[in-house]
Amino acid sequence: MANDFSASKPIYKQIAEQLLKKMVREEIKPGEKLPSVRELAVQTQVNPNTIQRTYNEMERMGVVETRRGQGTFVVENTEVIDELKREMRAEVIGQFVQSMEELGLSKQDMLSELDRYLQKGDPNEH
Amino acid sequence: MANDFSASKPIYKQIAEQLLKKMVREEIKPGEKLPSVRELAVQTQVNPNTIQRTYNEMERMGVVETRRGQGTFVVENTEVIDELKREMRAEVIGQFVQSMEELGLSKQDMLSELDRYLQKGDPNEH
Amino acid sequence: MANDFSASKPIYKQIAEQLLKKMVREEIKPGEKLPSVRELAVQTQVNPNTIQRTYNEMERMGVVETRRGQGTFVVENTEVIDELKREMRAEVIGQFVQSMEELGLSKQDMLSELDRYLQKGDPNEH
Amino acid sequence: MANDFSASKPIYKQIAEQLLKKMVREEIKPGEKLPSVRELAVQTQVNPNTIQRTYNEMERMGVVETRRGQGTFVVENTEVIDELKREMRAEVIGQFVQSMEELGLSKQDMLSELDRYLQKGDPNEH
DNA sequence: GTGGTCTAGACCACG
DNA sequence: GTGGTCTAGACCACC
Repeated sequence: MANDFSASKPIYKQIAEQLLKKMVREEIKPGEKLPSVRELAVQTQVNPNTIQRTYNEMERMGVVETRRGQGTFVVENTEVIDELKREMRAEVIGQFVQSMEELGLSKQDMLSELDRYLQKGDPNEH
Repeated sequence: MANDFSASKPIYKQIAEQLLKKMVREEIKPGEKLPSVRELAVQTQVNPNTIQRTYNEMERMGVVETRRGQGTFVVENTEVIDELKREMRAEVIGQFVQSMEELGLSKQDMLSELDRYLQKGDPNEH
Repeated sequence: MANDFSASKPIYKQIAEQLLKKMVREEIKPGEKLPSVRELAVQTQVNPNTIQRTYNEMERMGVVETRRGQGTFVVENTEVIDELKREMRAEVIGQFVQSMEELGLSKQDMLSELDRYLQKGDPNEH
Repeated sequence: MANDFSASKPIYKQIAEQLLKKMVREEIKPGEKLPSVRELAVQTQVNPNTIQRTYNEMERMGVVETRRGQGTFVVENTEVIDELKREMRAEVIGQFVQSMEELGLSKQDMLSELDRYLQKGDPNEH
């Protein structure tokens, strides 16, 4: 899991987003234990302080909880994760539509451009 | 033209993007003169140095050129602007598709979700 | 390291060129850390903003990279530095040849004039 | 004679240098009349004020003289032009040697690099 | 008038 | 500690 954190976004947020996306994709499940701060710090080649901030951020959002002496866990409540999923989708779609409008495209344009893009070989295709 | 520059992105970049989008939407045309540094500074309620940086950035991108003692102008070459348009669209679409994939959606999901979103009343609709 | 920045070229560029030349001469090596913005500002008796600009310029060229909270470093990739060396040499030689041609000298003239100049005591000789 | 004055050097100096080089190459001869300010302004697509500055600069250098109501002329004294030729050559060679030294090349390197460059197809060759 | 550079001093997020 | 951004105000050369 070698990462490049070259982007301008703060590293702790990038890592948080990666984890949140895994939850949404259900690669990490409700109630599951996350790696310890130190372990994840080693995995990501990042300062433990930064991981600590990542976990703090996620706890503040209410998607993980820390149990003293045991570690950090995804919340059991599946509704929280479902809500997260809805929010993240809405966020992505909303931003997309707004950006396309700012570029002067109509709704029809958006759909057809997206369709065209997906037809002609998405490079990330699996 | 009162702006809110609350976002985390640097102001000089936000202003640059606004101008680039206007070019793409052809509200500003090739060869046209942009406002002077000082004038745009007044309009946007921002320090002239910040505008200066905006114009530098855009010149570095090759979409504007400065003529000494005369001002800053959009390049005449329409191909440059067309290329910009293509790049900005590809950027937005590419990011959208990548984000949606990371959230676990298939191509079909993307199109149907987008369609649904556009159907049920885009709040920015005109 | 007291400098004279009397020339008409902007200070931030002069400092950038000094650093680039040190890299080419391998006085500063790939991966090495450059002085912090504030430190170099003190050394060169220049405002920190000016140094900031110098480093921005060099990052834009791809010869240094900044690591958040850690500092500015010469890129590890030696090929980049080698390319820089080639470019800077080609630049100097190309300008020389062009200028001499514009002064009406043939290639033979250039070589003999240069040879003569180097024979009769280059004042910067070591 | 369509020119590009994109460089950072002032336009009036660029034009002056072009004229001086023509004198050195003897395309313009001692005593010869230069174009009028207005005429040269039209030829070069430049503001007449800028040409005026060019002529002032050259008069200050002592290579041209203005005769009231007649125009601007290259000085008759050939020694002045010869001296100019020597100066310009020395300037170009001196700068070249200094730059190459700053890039870490020895005198031998300079000669061999220049020779190599001239061998393998100077693009400006005639 | 125009853009370009520089200083001084400040605040911020990040590691 | 690090770099990044911003403001305020100034000076300059150029057109």
